[in-house]
Amino acid sequence: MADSVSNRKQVAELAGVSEATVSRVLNGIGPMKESTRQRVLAAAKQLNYELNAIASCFARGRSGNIGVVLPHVPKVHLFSTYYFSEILSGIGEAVRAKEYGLLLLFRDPDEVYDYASLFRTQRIDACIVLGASAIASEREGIAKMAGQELPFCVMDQRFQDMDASTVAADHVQGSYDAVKHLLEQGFRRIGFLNGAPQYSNSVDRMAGYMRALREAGIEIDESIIYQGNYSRKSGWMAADAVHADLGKLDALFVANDRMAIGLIQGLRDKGCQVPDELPIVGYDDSDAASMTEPQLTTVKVPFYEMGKLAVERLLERLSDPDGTKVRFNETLQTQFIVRKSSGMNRSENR
Amino acid sequence: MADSVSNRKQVAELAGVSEATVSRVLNGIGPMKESTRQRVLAAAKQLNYELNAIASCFARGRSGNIGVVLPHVPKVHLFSTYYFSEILSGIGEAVRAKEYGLLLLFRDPDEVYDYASLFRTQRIDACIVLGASAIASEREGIAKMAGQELPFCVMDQRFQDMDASTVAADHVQGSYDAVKHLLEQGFRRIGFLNGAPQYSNSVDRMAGYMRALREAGIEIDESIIYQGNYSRKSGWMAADAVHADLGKLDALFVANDRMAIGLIQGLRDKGCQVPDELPIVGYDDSDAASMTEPQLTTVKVPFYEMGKLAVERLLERLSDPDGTKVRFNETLQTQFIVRKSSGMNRSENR
DNA sequence: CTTAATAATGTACGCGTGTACATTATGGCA
DNA sequence: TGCCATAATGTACACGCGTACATTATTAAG
Repeated sequence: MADSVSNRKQVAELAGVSEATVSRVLNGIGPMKESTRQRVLAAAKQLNYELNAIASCFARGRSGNIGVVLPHVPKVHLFSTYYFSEILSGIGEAVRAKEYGLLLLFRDPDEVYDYASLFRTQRIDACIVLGASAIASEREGIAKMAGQELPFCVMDQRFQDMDASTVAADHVQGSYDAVKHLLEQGFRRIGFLNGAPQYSNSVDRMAGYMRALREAGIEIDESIIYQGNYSRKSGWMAADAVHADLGKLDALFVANDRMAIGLIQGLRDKGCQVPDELPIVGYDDSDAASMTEPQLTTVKVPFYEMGKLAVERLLERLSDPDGTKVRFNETLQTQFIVRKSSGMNRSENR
Repeated sequence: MADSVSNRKQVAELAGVSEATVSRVLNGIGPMKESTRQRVLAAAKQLNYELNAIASCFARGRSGNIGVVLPHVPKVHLFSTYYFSEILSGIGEAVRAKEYGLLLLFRDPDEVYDYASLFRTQRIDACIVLGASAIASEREGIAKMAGQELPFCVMDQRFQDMDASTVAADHVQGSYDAVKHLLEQGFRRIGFLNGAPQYSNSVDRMAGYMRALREAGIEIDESIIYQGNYSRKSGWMAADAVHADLGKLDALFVANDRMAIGLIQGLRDKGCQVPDELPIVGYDDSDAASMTEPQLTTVKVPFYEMGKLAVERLLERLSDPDGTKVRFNETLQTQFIVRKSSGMNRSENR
């Protein structure tokens, strides 16, 4: 009995009121007699009635869902699962607090994703794009969405000549801090293993790296700037070049922890110890950063908070009649964390 | 123009047919003239029309979403992010292939979660419960759902006296393999650091551990069975007890990689090296297993496949009229992976 | 050329809710 | 008591689609 699905009509009959009154009670709209309210609630409870979410959304013309669009390449993890799960946790928390749904969607980065369709078909009310890069297909999909004044937000990626809302971390400063730390220990020939340049945050890291060196009056030496793709394997492969250059390297800044871990493993395979022979600073402060030996000195990125903030900003704009048109660009600060890999104790180890 | 939202009526007018014909063309239902089909599709394209997903679901009486319910404890990661992201990837892949939506939901493990409400309000058509344990509140919520013949599936957790569909891995066998490997190297006094007993997969690991020892004619020594909670910290804390027991331990089996990593760090802090002084086998084959030094010998669990399978089984039953009532219980096999932590080369290191 | 079967399309309505607008009840004040 | 503002509730319909059923067009068989 209580399991069967009941509808508004039955509740209205049982409570002896009209359907509209039931609706008002359930949505807390307009003035109403407390006694009526109680009668309706009692009837609803007795019939085990709850609003039909679909019908409700349909009538309202909103889906009640926030879409989170992830890059999906089968069997390949473009992003560290840490990045992914932390941002998602933040998004999840905010979405839950606002009583929205969280719809997970996957896109093929090599195709122009039809974001607008998600809105046209009313599957989502707003969306957050994760893991976007500047490659043409990605850019085009997002540009289309931007051209239609749709409420969306790109996470940790900037596009030139495109007016899109973003939430990001200050990777220029984060990288500056990391390199500064190495400089302060007296290292001058500091190399850099960066990630793929199609991510604006790679570009930002480079900017921070360069700024720190310039400020110290050190000329950039392009021969000690290496490139990976943020994967552990790419870090492991970079070990060849880095190992060959040990003679001209005092220390190395690596653009994320995964690459740093791969690199450290690669160097170890060649008999080279970190930080004794090469101090290293990573980036992200992922779980793994404190699981490795040596534990990584790294830059903590507030992924959780970024996810949360994106949702909050988007929902603010949804409730505001013409807020959709107002773009936002939030930048959160990173935090430098000293552990073992950067070789504070290098001299004594020698 | 093309951006504005159009509806079926407009398409019907432009194509010179009835709304029903438009609907049939778009859903590919019933026989129809090819010329009509083309006219309708052309009109839809011209008007930039797409089915309104909400209205469509509403009319059909189905949400088109699969719910994935995760335990949510703020700022605490109950599960390794590896577990979480792998299963989710598998679920995401399957859901996408079947053109369903993936709705992420969070529950408080200490409260009785109202799964039935998700169905009653039509938010989801089926659901997958991740990270459930046998604590009373969890059990009660799931039991209620089971009592209503709702299409759901519990991941990697068995409940006694409850008729629920499940997808799981064979952790008895996985643990048996792990311990067997240690036995084959001649170790006899093999300890076990297990996770929390409210997870049936902890119980299963224990069963596999015991079976392997019994088969080898070794008596169970309860004093070398330790307990953590699958977190790295709990592994780190267990190092105290393990270190004190080194005299009566030949090797140690740890119920997951995270605890193994924490334990290894804890032992290292006390000056004890793995595997030289204590060979260890982990469990999960998480990313971190091959990031640590030494790399972990471990048991690979097909998380991705488990997620995928759960969705496929559920959707099969959704399309079958009375398939909802048919329970399924799938068990996937694990794979043993030898790396360095189990000390194949122990003797030569000594 | 009929006739009947089947293809192709149209008509009409229901799905459960939100809400604009209409109506009735209530209370305060002169 | 009469009047009016406001509270409280009811009426009626739209939302966009799926689909059962009715109707008309087409084809094949006799």
